[in-house]
Amino acid sequence: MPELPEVETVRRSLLPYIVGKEISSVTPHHPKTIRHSPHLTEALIGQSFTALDRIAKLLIFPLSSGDSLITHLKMTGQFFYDNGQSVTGGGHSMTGENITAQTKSPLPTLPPFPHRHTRLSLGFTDGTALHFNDMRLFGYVRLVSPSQLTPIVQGYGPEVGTPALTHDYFTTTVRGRRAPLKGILLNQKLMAGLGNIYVDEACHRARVRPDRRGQTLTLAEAHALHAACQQVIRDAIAVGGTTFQYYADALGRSGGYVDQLQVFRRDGSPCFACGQLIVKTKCAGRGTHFCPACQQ
DNA sequence: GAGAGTGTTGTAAC
DNA sequence: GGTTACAACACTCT
Repeated sequence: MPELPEVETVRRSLLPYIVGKEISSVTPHHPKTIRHSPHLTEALIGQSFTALDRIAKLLIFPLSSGDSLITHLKMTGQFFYDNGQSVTGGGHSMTGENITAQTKSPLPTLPPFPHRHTRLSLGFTDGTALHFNDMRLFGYVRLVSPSQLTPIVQGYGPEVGTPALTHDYFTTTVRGRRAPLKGILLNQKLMAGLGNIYVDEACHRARVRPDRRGQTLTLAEAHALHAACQQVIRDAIAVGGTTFQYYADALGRSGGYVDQLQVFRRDGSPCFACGQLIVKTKCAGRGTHFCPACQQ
């Protein structure tokens, strides 16, 4: 579920709590999460994080050793910071329904860690800890050297929401392909950061259907879609991303963009702009939502 | 209770 | 090279 705005929100929420702290314990709770780095424990003990970076949906934790820890949250990955004073009990699941606090509300109470879906725990020398939860086990935590990191970073296209995604590049890329817009915009090699939610939302803002072939777009439509992609990501970051079920930031807070969704998961409900019912189809193998009246 | 669907991405096949 | 289908997994929903 986490797309660029959600991963960026996790990064921002985690950054003040982990940089400079020395790792004193590493506890893998599931081998699949560290499948790429089976000797993670020995490599991390005694190290500290020197920063917390992000490229597209990938979180990068640079280490004092010069190597980096990289993590992908995939569908259900979460990071939680544990200040060592978590209230225990209550037994609420971390599936999101109980995480209701918005950015400016009091912090939600986190459940005791580790729990059923905690896959990796890092303890710091000051008694605090960082927990990686991942119900579906698609996510991973991997240790990479600088030479291993470079090609990974270079494999991503220009990032959506930044000046790196220029109008010319976007227009040429989209109009030069016959795949549906959905597939083009989701392709992280072409442009990085959009996921299923924000592709549908951007297409609605630009009034183009996500199943339109890229090469059928007029220049004006491509221009509108570029602007929509850039803005939807910035807007979502500004409110901490979108929470349906599994996403929360490192302190357990939900994202506020769910209140701004125009089409995603609104199938059967009237379009806010025209009243026509939002429809849902499958495009490029993904659930796809659009307004049949507003979007051409 | 069974089966379908789920926000990501890498891989294989066409 | 571009595009599409599917698998990875555990859960929720119908």
